[in-house]
Amino acid sequence: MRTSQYLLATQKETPADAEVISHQLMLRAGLIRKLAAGLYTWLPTGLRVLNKVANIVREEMNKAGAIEVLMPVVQPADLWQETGRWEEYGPELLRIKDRHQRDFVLGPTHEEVITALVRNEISSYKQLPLNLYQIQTKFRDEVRPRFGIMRGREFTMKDAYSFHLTQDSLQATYDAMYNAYCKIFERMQLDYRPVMADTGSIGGSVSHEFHMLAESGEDAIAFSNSSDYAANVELAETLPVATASVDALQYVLVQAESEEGEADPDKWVLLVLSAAHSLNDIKAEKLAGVAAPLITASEEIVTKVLGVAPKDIDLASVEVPVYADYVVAAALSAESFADKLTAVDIRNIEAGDPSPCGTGTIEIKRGIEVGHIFQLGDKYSQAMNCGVLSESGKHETLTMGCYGIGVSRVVAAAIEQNHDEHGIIWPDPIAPFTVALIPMNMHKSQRIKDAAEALYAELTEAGVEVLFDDRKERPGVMFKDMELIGIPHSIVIGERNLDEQLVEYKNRRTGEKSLLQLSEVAAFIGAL
RNA sequence: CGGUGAGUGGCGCAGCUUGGUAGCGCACUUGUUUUGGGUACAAGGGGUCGCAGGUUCAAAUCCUGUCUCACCGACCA
Repeated sequence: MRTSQYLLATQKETPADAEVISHQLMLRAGLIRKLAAGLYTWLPTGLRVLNKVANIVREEMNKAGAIEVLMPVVQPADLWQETGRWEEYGPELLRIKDRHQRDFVLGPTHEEVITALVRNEISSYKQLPLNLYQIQTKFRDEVRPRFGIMRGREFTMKDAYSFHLTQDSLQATYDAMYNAYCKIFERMQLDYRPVMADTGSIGGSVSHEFHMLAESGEDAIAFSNSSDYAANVELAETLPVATASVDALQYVLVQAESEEGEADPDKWVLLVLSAAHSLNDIKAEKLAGVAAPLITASEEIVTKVLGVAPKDIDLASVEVPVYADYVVAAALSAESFADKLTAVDIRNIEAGDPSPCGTGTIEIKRGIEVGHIFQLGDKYSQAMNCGVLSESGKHETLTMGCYGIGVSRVVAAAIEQNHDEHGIIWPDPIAPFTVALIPMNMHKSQRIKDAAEALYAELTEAGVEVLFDDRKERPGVMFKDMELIGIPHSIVIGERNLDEQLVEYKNRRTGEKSLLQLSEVAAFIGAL
């Protein structure tokens, strides 16, 4: 590609509303442009990277036995009513009407559509297991889109759905996907970690997230410093520990749940933990008798329900059920009211805690969630009556897995991990171009022009993706632009070395420079 | 949805307090200059100041309403 015939779209200045480095660099390097909140146009350079990421995902999914399909973005509401998510999903689900006033949604995910497909197409156990995936645009009307492409409302996702008759079969595919995900991120040369995760609203039991470690990550991950243990802080268990004392307690009064599972406005549950710790809402929501989502009482309500202000709470006289964090329960075990407390795990794990796996202590790092795999079970297949005839001729409901990768988010995460003060530094496998060809003052020197054109032709012929900077620009401008875009390798052709038929090679990541014979450039690049 | 802040050429900003019909840097065009790290000089093109209404002889500036955007929080892949 010649820059003179390309849309380079680089910018000197950082747009004011870009907060994180990847967002700033994506704008400056001309990868994306904002259309509206959470909606971005992919410019040519950005799209090249996005396609590289998508292709690696596609290749590894295919190798792992998944089969590609493509489902519609617009989905009929009745499918969502069938699973109950039309009511459950909330405002993040963008609902639209067609000209006949029929309800549709813009697909935030495709469990309903794929299950509807499979229940019609698959009728025998002989056709299982089946793992179908697509790489497609999703729309989620995020409460607060942020960080550019990192949390956009419209984004590219690879979503796979597998169907099985048995748990063993599901586990086998789940393991295959786990391994495929590791290969995908390894091929992209990114620093990733699989971590145990909560299943959230999608449902199911077993689940792992794949995170890119980065300062700007929105998730906190707990790692053991001496084992493989890694879990999202949302999920990571804290161990019952014997603690001599806690300096101060904090009390959180939350609404209880009625027998029918509804929030009961007249009943409350008290949660107690050390003031030094923080409440884990997800853990609290899972406690028996606690309403989910968590409804926390204001100070006035606490005073009304317990008869005293939050700061004056005396556990001995509290009349609502009390759950105490392990640390608090251990510290209070000798007290006379200890039998009123139910010791539970309700706090967030913290750096320095013993690892739940029994080995080592916990460190906390930030991560960007780029992949998530779930064992769904029969939540959707049950609701949508998706089953097959088994070997014994009985109708059996299928069990499902689902496996997502935020393809566009990977692009942003890759930049978070690979940049310096000059711009992006792409790993070779996802770089928009492999080589930048930079001629010095080509418009003043015929022999430089001839050498550059010949090398461009030779490399292109060899299948190398070259960005040939044939603009009539000063050298400094070209160097800055190519570094900003992050092309991993560059070749500089100038008068300085041409007498000896030499050109200069520079590695974007290491900064290492060397002189190459013009005639050996193609072989050198080919061997990278 | 709550809190905070911001909307002025493509980008970054000033002007607003104290109304007088818009300016700077980058980018863009042309010429000269420079020629291995965002050259210098000169001459240009481009904005009904988010939108609507009001006050006034006169509004980017004052008032009211409204829309949009960013950040923090709650929430979520």
